[in-house]
Amino acid sequence: MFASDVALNSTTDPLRSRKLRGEAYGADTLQSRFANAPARTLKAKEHLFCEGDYASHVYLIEAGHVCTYRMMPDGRRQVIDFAYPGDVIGLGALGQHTVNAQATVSTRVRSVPLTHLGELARSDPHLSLKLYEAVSRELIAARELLFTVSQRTASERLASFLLDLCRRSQRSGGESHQIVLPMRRSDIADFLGLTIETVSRTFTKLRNEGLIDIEQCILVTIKDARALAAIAAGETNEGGMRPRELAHA
Amino acid sequence: MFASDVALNSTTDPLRSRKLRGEAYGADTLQSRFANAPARTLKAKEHLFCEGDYASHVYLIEAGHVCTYRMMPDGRRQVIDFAYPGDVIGLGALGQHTVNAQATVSTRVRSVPLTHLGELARSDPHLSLKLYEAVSRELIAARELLFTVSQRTASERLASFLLDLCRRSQRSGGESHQIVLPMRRSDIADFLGLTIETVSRTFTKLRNEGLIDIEQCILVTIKDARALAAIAAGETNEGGMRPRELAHA
DNA sequence: CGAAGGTTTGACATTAGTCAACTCCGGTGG
DNA sequence: CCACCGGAGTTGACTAATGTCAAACCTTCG
Repeated sequence: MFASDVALNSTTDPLRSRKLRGEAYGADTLQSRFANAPARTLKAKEHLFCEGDYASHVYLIEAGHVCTYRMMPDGRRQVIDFAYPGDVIGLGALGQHTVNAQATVSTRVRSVPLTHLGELARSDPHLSLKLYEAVSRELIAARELLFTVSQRTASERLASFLLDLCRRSQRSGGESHQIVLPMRRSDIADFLGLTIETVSRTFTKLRNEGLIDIEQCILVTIKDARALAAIAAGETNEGGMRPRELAHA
Repeated sequence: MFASDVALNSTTDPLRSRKLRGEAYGADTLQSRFANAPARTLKAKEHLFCEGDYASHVYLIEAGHVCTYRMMPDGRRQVIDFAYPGDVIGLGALGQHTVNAQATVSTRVRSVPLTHLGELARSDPHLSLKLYEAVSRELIAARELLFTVSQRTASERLASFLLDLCRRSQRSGGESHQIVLPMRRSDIADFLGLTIETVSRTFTKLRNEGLIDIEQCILVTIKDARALAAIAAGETNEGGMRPRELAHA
């Protein structure tokens, strides 16, 4: 299928890329299907859709940021993704949305009805393939996050989060070691499965170790990417070992 | 698309169903495509594929159980799914597999080459749709697990795990309140992001509270499904509150 | 300037992890 | 048949990481 003619050619590192980031809109990308779709502007904190809503459209972010999340009745929240301009959200819903999507800042989106997309896909196998790939990328990203949240320490989680954002901003042509955080501490906390206090303390710790700099809470400079990567990969025994069960297979 | 003609008709509760469980193989299910595919038998602990392997096939489990997982160099492991007979695994890989798949017991699978599946999909939009749906279901399941592991306590995780298995065994016609665990404590622990000791203690706790019975470590009887569900939903304040940030939206 | 919201820091509590001993069970072989 | 062994599971005592609560500190904006 699929795997054979798809695969490793669209981005340099597909295993780490999350969804369809700021690729060029031309040619046969999924994004190009949105060219003539109607645009809409959301205010900050406005919701694009909610859990349980009938899934009627798919959205392309043109400007701004949207964060998708799930919530428990008592307020516990899991942020699933931070969508950037060029990202498509709303795919993978079967009937009803299972997540909420909220603009974190003023945001412009274009929307395509799922009925329309379905018709197109029926007559265009190439589009079907693109949809399959797009959902597959989201699946890979979700599993990566699962792994991060479930198995890594607070430092490891934050380190991989920062490297992720850094990669993303490099891809859209930003400064190599500067990251502007488009979300608040509470969003980061709910994304990484931590509290805002732990996020804050861990930022401070990384700063004290000379790995990053922080200005005005939202501008992060990566000073030692190699050390950060080592932390993210779990290669730092940070005082204590973590040998655990090496005998498994 | 898709959402409109797909959706809520194939299983009673698509939001909770994980992948294509033991549905009938007939008609137009993805599973029916495997009817003439070559079968293969794996010994217990044998791997079907590993992270980084070129993704060449998709597999239908006919008998036995396969567990998919990811691993860090130091031995930390995240189990992603326990696949049952009727389940399809290997979808959603773009070029390379990003997970390992290992038979937990002697297992028979049928395999279809991705090249073949891709050709079929190109000429049959309905198959494309099925593939899209299958990956979407995996995405929903992955996010559900993410939420569980990231936000829930040990009791909540185990309660929802048991209810999940119960639902699944009911769907394949098993006893309503009896679950046979086809995996060991270490697999459950690595699935839920806990240690085997915590899993064991939590089993004991639920037994002492009269919610379940355990025989020979692998046969679990659910005695109070309602109470288990309440725990899974986070409705038990188990001594302490968990109010947190109710002011969010 | 003052208020509000977000962030940081500190002291303390709690959950789950670690290490270690013990039990239970099944299989093997004398 | 029984003793032994090994693997899996359970339990207990203790530790470490993260969460909770509370206060102080910035920043932004009216």
